[in-house]
Amino acid sequence: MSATNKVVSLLPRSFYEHSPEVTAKNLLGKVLVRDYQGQRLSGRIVETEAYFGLDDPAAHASAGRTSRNAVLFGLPGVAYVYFIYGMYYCLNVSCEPEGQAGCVLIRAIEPLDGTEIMAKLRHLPSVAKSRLLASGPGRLCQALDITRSSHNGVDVTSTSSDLRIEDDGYQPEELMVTPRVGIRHAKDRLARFLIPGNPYISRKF
DNA sequence: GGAGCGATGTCCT
DNA sequence: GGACATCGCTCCG
Repeated sequence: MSATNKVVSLLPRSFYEHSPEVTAKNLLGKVLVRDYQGQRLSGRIVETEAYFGLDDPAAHASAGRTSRNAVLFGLPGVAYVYFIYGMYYCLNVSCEPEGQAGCVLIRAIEPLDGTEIMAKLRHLPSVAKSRLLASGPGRLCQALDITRSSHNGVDVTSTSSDLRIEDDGYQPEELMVTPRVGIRHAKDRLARFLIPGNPYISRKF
């Protein structure tokens, strides 16, 4: 009976029914969980980006619905995973009500559970340089073995999914907003959110 | 420690 | 055929 027991809960679908900006902010500090071969891999979300719909030229949904981006137009709280630069994957979570195409890109996590396995999946010699484990959208997908074929369309609000997002009660003291990283269009839009000072964000600002 | 650049597959025009 | 929400390696200081 410890008074320090944390109450951990799965975030419900209603958490994702808001705008990409609100959802991206609210996801900071939450815990991304991956069940991998009976092991729990997890990390705290420390950096996100908001992507919008038809009015956002940087978004995959900007040209309308295609087979690739169909998940974005569906239920909120569903993983959208795409393949980029011939070798990496990026993980997003759809938000806004069904029919609207907003999403949040998860750009970096602070590793919590299963760091040895993450290092193996990342082909790193050890967990020593922990910032290399999952600080960056391509890295975190590799560290958690997330691919388009295995996780695009997975419901992250379901207890039966092997990819979920939990709330362990942690609240970041401070948030920061900056322009998004690595895009050509709409470079000035302030839609990248991070926990300032956290060493696991993908780049400085 | 930072700028430059090549690797590499899928999607859309 | 070109773009691409990246990463890690070189080369230079």
